[in-house]
Amino acid sequence: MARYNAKESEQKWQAAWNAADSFLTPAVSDKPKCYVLEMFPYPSGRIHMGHVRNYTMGDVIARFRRAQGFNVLHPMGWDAFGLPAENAARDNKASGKNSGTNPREWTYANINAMRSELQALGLAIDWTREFATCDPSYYKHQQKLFLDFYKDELVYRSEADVNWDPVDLTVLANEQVIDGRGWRSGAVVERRKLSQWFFRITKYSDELLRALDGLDKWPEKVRVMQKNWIGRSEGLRFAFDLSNMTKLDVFTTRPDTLFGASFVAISPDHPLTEELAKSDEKLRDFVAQCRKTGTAEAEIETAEKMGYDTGLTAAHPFDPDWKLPVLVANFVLMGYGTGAIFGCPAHDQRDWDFAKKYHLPILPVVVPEDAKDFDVQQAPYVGPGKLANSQFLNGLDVDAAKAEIAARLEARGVGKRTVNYRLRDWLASRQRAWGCPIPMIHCAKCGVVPARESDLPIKLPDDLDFNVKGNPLDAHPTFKFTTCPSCGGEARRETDTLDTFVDSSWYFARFTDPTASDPVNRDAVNYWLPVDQYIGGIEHAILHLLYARFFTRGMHDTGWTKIDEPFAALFTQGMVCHETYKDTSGAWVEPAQIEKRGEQAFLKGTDTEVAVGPSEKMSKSKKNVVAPMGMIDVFGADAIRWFMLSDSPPERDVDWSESGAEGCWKFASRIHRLATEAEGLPPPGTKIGETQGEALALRQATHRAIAAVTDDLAALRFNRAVAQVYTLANAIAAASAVDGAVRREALETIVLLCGPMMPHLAETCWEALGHTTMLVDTPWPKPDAALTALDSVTIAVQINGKLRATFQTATGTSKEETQAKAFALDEVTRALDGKTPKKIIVVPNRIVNIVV
RNA sequence: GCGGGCGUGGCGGAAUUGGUAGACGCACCGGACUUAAAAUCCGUAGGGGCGAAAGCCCUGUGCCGGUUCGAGUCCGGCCGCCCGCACCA
Repeated sequence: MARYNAKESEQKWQAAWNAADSFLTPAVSDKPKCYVLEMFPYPSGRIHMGHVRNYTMGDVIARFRRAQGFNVLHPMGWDAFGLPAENAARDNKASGKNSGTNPREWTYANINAMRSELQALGLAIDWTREFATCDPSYYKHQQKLFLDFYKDELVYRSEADVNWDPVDLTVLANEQVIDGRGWRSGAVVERRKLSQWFFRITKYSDELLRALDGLDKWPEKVRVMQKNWIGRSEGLRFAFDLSNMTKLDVFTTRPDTLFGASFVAISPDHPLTEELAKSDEKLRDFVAQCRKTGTAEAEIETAEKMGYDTGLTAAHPFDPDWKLPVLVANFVLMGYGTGAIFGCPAHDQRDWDFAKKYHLPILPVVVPEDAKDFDVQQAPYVGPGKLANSQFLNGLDVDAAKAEIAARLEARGVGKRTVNYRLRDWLASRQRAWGCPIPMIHCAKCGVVPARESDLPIKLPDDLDFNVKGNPLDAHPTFKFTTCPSCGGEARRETDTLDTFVDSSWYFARFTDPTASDPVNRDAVNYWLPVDQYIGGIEHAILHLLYARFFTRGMHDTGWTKIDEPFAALFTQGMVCHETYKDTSGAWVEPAQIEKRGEQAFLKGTDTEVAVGPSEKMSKSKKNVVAPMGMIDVFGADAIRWFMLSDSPPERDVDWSESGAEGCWKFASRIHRLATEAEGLPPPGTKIGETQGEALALRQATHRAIAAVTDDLAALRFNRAVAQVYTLANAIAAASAVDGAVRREALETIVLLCGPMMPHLAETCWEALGHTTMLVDTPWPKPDAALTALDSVTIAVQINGKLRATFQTATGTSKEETQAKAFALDEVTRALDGKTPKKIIVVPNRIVNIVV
């Protein structure tokens, strides 16, 4: 019998699926829908193993749900704007080769290369819906949405302190600054005051937070991360009267400790600090010193608290004669609350540290129930307790005191209970050329004016010069010169482009009808959204996933959809890892150049030993990358898909191993042999009569496999589904004497169960089993309850909780009979050794435990 | 410091949610087929001990304790690892 020819089979079936267009291209219908989506890729040029894992998982779900009768949408596109294309264009020019290359050509060439690689995986994707975010036919609608958001005041322009990445030469959103460094470049960001475009994501702070509770099919971890990022805290805002006759707003979550205040501190970046610094050189030096401290974790941890006495005082709100010193303190952040606090050292660690250093009073005002060992001079006390030394608050507990003091300050009109959020508005403009142009116009007379909708798309010019300093779009000879839509006078186009995270904030909505003349077709978007299963990496826990949630709300409020949340279920898959190798000089070595002999690794074909390092995420810098296409060439797409699903639970990291992939290929071949070497099978559809013995056992194994695989795939437990298929394969092999319709049922079942995971192999086997319609048009099998039910069970007999014997009995055997059977066993008699049981526990169908 | 997760054979991992720990796979070993190898098929296997053998006994899910007839699973206390956030008032 011919051995399985993966290459031939893959080509054949990929063509057949594409030809059967109803299989891949769903329409809005009455059928229950299932929208399966994986995070779309950046077109870097080559797919990597991470893509293979991600898209295989999505494909399994899409194929499985389709077989179950759902109307399945499974599209693919390209997150195609971004810096690598600009860098490539510049590098090309600099090196003199292909001076004509521009980001557009580079990007579309990459897309073409990657598309064919993805297609080689046999993904059941509706390619008729494909688009790239750099297509003017896509970003035209993004510009329209931007204008709608602007009208609804979800977009605004403002001057603010922003994060400037000195390497990528652009501003960044807060979410894109990690440990004080740009998320792409790794450069330490600088603070600059610039006029920029913002999305008013903070309008939805509360909604975005609350709705997290409803996202019960999201990983807890992601929800917690978003919760922390939004950072809601309830407190009180109130004003101190300062000795210079001005007022100073502070925010606190502990107003109850106001009578323990011993100082007021303001941020080095506070406007008052700036004002005072104008006439105070020492303060200027102090501020400069504060700014030297980085924002990186380690630095913050070790940073000394520093303060500078402004000489001003603040009057205590409940005792005008009580004057608190006003200091500039490096630990007070301008970006949170009001940038000013009052310090209560007795009940706050930071304030305590600060007070100790500058010898400020430490006044206890909250006393715990159990007051022994209570000494705020030794350590601050932050727990619950009763108020003391606090006038009208004395004797109240913390919560009551908070309410009381807030009420009094509110009554006097100097305070207000407020909810403060850590979340800032999304800074979305970028000083880069390869992005979606912001459809705004600056007119000297009229100010900022939206572009006319009839002028959309505002297209990127093709002839950008990437060797200029700064933004090539700004340096373009004609792009920015236009007329004002309002007064008709000369005006200048906005030359900033949108953060590429805007592009990915609504692409899933566009997929529901990518040809719509509006941003979305309302019928389609309301039918298909939310995405029923979204799959991607955990690295987007905050960035993309939060922005997309915001954008969905914005589109809802501008009338485009009825949807609040874009992704009903989220799955974050683990990374693909590989061992790392270093040669004697310490340079990284690629796996392809390695030869393993036992535990040791050598340079291929030599006796030069190579040091084997820990398994880490595949990355170019460590050279531990294995190219998927090479592996598909050797083992076939199905074996690689199977490998990605086997063994490791999908949310955990997986170690790539060639021997593992080879094992998968062997299993694929085994299935092929089972299906093609079966002789004398009755034709498809032959009825099965009464069965017993081995035949019945095989039927039971078959139907139990159906039930188990169905459950496991529905729950995304791919590794368990794989194990169930192996178990069935072993059962079929063991029942070699069983033939006829029962064998056909078992073989057809294993092929159908493999369908979502190894689709080409499954089609080939399905055809070999005599079917004339494709497997992808075949409904998912249903388990027969009579066969999945256990007719007999193994009962464990324990004596004092230790296993002593087992026996078989019919399912549902009564307690009494089960007990009698247990005591009839020789092993039990021997183990009891004449002792009388004190107690006997019988759990029907499970165990008998005899206590002596 | 705060939050989330994890800890089971040589390895990846299962375990009906309190009921026979180690399913399934990888690697290893033994056997069959073969002139031979590959491929394939069959088989053993947590660790330790006794036995010629069938078998029997002890021990075992990071550590210590608890609840229970019974704990990988529940509770308390430790230890270790991974991830996220962090001077957030």
